[in-house]
Amino acid sequence: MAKISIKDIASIASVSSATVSRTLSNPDLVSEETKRRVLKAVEETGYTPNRFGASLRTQKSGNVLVVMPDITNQVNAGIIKAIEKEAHKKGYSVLLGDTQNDPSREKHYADLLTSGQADGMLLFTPKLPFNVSNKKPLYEQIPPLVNSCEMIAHEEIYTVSINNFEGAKAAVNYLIELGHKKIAAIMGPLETPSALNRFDGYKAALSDAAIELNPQFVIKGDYLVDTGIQAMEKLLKLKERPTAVFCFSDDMAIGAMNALREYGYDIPQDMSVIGFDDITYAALIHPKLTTISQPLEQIGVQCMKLLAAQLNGNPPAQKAYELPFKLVVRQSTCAFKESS
Amino acid sequence: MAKISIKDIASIASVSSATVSRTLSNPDLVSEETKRRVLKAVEETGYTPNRFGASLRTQKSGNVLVVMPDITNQVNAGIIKAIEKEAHKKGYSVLLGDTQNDPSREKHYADLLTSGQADGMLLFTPKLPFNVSNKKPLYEQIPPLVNSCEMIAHEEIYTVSINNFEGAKAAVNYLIELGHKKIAAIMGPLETPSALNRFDGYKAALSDAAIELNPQFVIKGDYLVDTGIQAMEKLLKLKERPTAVFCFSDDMAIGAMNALREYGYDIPQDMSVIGFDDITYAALIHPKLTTISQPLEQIGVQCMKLLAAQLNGNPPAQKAYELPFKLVVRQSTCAFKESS
DNA sequence: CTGAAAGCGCTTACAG
DNA sequence: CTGAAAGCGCTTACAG
Repeated sequence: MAKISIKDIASIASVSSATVSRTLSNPDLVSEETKRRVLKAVEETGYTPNRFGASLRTQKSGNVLVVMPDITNQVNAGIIKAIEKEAHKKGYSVLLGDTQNDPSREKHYADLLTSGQADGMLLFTPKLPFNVSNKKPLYEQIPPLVNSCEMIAHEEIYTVSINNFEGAKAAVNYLIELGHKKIAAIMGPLETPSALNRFDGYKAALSDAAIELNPQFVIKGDYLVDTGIQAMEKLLKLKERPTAVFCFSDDMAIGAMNALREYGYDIPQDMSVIGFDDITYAALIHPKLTTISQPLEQIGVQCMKLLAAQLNGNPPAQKAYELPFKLVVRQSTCAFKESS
Repeated sequence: MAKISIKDIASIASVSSATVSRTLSNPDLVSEETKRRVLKAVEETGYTPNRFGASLRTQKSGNVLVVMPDITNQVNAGIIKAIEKEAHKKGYSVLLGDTQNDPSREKHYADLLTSGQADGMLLFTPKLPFNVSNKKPLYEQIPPLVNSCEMIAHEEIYTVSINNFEGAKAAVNYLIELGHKKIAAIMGPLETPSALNRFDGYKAALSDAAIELNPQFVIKGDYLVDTGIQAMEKLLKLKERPTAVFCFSDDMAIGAMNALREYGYDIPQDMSVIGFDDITYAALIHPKLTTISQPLEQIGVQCMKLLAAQLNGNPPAQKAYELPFKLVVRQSTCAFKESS
């Protein structure tokens, strides 16, 4: 592709490059007649200002970086989509970082910020990818940043998330209302705050209902389908089996349902299954999955808004944002029956 | 975050900025002793070279742009993931562009290339977002580019895809082998080459088997779940109903299956359903979906390799790459029975 | 309203 | 092996 610089436009329009620059980014400063000449030259040549020249001068990239552990995950994909849309609306481009929990990739993305390639960061992992010392205030050591879904416990960091504790509690309470007492949990990775909080919510709901926690009913998972399958296989081998299971993610719930079916059990008659997230496929599988719905679109938009506000130099005073979740009752849960 | 420039490192290490630059990008040119001093300063300060300075000078951004109509789509998400991984391996960062088929966003992303923010483009839509005249050779008018999945018919453009015609034919042939003769098609958007080719494959398979195409069996869709539902509702209202349906995407197949279930039909006894794509959830729904599998990982890797080759100045002579698809037989299809 | 000039942070021929 | 210098393409205070 031909490369045209501001100088080319300047010479075509018989003005200085300063005037070309003004016409494009501050047109009010330029007379109508001059503006017309410049725009004509821009039009004819298809000129787009080189971003590096501008960025080097302004020290702004116009990019935001999104760092996630796995973008194929339906939850993350839904959030990215909203971020992308909102970013585009505000004139930012989105750099995408899928870390796969690989430290070398986390470092690589962090460098994008230190090298100026992105102005700010939307972080969906629970670990700050910067070396932080507590000798200096945090905001001096990190770039403009919004942390979401996996909350970093630091009052200075902007966070956006649902209340995972309450969400989990609502899920388990619903099972209790249905008459279930033997309620298993297929958990997410306990290194993540989200899984930890959901576990606490599970325990709180049981405790509120004076149901003793059966340690055999608590199985570790990693939010992905496969561990849902494996966890359910373990539960089915138990002498005393649960009558309902709360899965910390829809993917694991889908895995659990596959395992149940594999072994010939009916859902929800033989076991009620409740998920977490409300991904698109939750409403499309059979039976349709009862779950806790996360407002993915809202999460994405809110993250981008908070980041943009920081980048514009208007950091809001409120740092923590809690978005509403919703219990969505579908067909994978039913009332407890003696026979089950 | 503190900003440290090459000059700071130079002064700390008592060398010129040229030497700092060499140490970082061409260490063989620097003596051991000098190198050590420079690296020490880099280490201590956490210096990362400002990319804009470098990019402005080298006229390279180190970014590649991925343009897709919808990143939440499981097919696209799977491809992105592979691209991201391969790009990272080769030292590129990925800029993500979700167009939502919005021309203003397509333009926005195209500008990223003209403005130098990305060195090359991975294009998953069937429309070149650049003004191209046929007075000049194409390669002078577009940036380094690889087109995938939705093929632009131009012999000069690098393309990566499965053979959609043959894939569709294989799907329909399988239904024919099972004894089906009344085979419906729920199609993708016919503006896309992929849907067009799959439609041709459908017609070819029928024709090869001397089955006349019933126009009532051919329903338009857009690859998404909802049109799968609607299309199946139309098919179920037909006086003479099909006994099998070929859906041009798994998402539409999932929609179609939901509609079938809604109306009390058994899958596959009452109707066989075959999809296309083999997204993760195809193997997780009930009954598990028979489908044509696309090698998403391979597609992503191949795209990125071809783009990198162009960017390195080694454009391969071969322009069109056809990757293998696979018929995956699961439980949503069965042999035709008179009764059905 | 417009232009000349400085400078953002790099890299790289050139000279030594 | 190393440094001085030019220049990539912009923007913006400054002067007029």
